[in-house]
Amino acid sequence: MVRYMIDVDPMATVRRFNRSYTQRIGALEDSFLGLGLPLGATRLLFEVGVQPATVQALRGRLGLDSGYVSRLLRRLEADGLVEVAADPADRRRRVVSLTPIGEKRWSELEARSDDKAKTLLEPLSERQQRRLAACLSEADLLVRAATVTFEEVDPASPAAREATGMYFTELRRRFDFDDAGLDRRDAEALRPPGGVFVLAVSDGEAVACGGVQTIGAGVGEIKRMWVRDTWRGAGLGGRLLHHLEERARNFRHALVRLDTNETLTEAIGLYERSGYRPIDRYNDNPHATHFFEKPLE
Amino acid sequence: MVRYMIDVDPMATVRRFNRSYTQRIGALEDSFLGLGLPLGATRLLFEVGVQPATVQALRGRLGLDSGYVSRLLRRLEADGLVEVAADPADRRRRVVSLTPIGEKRWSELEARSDDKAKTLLEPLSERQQRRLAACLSEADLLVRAATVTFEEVDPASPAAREATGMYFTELRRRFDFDDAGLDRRDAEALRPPGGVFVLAVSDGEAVACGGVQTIGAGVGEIKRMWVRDTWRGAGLGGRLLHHLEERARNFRHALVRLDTNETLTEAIGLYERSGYRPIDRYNDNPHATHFFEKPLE
DNA sequence: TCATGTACCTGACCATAGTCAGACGATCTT
DNA sequence: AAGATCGTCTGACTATGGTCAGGTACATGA
Repeated sequence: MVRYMIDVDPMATVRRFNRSYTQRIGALEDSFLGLGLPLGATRLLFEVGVQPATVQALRGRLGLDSGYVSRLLRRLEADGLVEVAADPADRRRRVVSLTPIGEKRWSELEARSDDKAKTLLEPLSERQQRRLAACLSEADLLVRAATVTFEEVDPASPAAREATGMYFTELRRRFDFDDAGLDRRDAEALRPPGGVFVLAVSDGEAVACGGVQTIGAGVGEIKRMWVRDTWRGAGLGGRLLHHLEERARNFRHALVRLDTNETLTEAIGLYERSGYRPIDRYNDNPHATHFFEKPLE
Repeated sequence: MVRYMIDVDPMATVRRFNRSYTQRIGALEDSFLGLGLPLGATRLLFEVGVQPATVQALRGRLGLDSGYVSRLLRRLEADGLVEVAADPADRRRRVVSLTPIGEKRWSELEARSDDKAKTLLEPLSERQQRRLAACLSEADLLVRAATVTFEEVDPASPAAREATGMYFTELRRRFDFDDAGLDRRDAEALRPPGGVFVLAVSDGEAVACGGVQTIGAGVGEIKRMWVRDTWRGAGLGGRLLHHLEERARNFRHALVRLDTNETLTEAIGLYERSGYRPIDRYNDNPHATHFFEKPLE
């Protein structure tokens, strides 16, 4: 009837997991019920508790109608669980935050989530608990990686600056890197019409980045490829590289080049696996030790 | 901020997985919406499609009120999606099944589930898809094992007969086993007050069984320990054995014995791991080659 | 300063989800 | 054969979830 071990069709496996898991725990709602508040109000309370936010932000995060959220907030307010105050920066906006009583309710929600996880783990031996945790952790990484979205942003935007900042920090840890003055020059080249800068975003957070610029007729260059350390091993780098090559193709480049430092072994491995061949130095980048290129068919 | 790989707390891992997974796919409901039917009716339609059933069974599977299910059925009937007919065996009961139109709608639901799984898998490389499938498959087995419930049933009940039937089939495959007349005799001993027969149930299906009987003053005997082949390797046997020892303790037994056949190597391994020591033959069971006992503190 | 737009709110409205108390025929028990 | 029980259905009812059309205060740009 059910054959867990010998199954090899990934799609069937995912479907079976979805069905069995959501039936058992996935009823996320369960833990959101029984607090004396209806589900919608509880979801809102939880969201406010994660981080105080404007009404607008809450609406966005939960995907709810403006009037509906407003009504829910009145209810939470009447119950003394949240406070709503005008945003000093823009008095049309209103900021919602938890009252002390609200905090208490919120931690009850947390405790319920803990309980649910505990019920699931308790019957298992310690070894099995660790196996389950390992499986879910790896699955989580893969699922997150699969649902990452690539967004084209201006290389001077705050989000892009933050990502490149982390990239530079990483470089500094690996070798004697100095980024003085880099930002200004590069930002120009990584902007349309000759270039592009891409962020990989998950849960509103940049987890990888990279750009393409034009360095000659028909020749593009991949720049600032970076993957957050906690996201490595999920194939994100390969997907990003592929995405950037696609963009280079759109620029009518017949060839992409890139340089890198010998200490960045994962990156070098990725380039080699992805069809890049070592070439001679093609620029005067003092930090680069290895140079690659790949023809785009 | 998030550290996937170095996390070792199983509870935190489970919680994080729940949150991220349900956010991305777990919204099981998504695929149940947009069919022109409300959620409740769609859930019922799906359940009927999995297997035609009595109203009672549907109520149980979905955990819904009798009146509510009846109303939903009237709606599905009016839409020409299901047929309701009296059960010939008991004309109070009514059996629900899909009409051809209903079948068509049901396969739309299936297609939606497939789509959802596909969206998740598509961005991943084939190797990663296999890794994800392997992780989810193992997690699924562990989660199912953790949520199994132990139910005490009469050894002559249909559910118990079915489980022991599968047990005997297994024995026949392993060695020259003959169950002639066993049922009748054993059933008596595995019933209160002197014994008990336990089924491990998952999704309404028996996945393991076992019993305890009294064979002397203060001495119990474990009988008919069986775990469905697809459920092995999840520690279910150990939990069941532990559960049965608990029951034996309730009978005030100071000692439990059991016999087994040399071909049942997994079982022998389990007994040895669980503190059972080999002893001399204590009965005339022609099929038994190995004998064990364990003192209950 | 005035038109225009934005952020949030209120009232009116509706379908869905779910509960509960009988009603009614079929079946089981004695 | 009568009474109890079971399985399903109907009617009456409630709360929840969600939409929509204005309305009001604030912000912005010409």
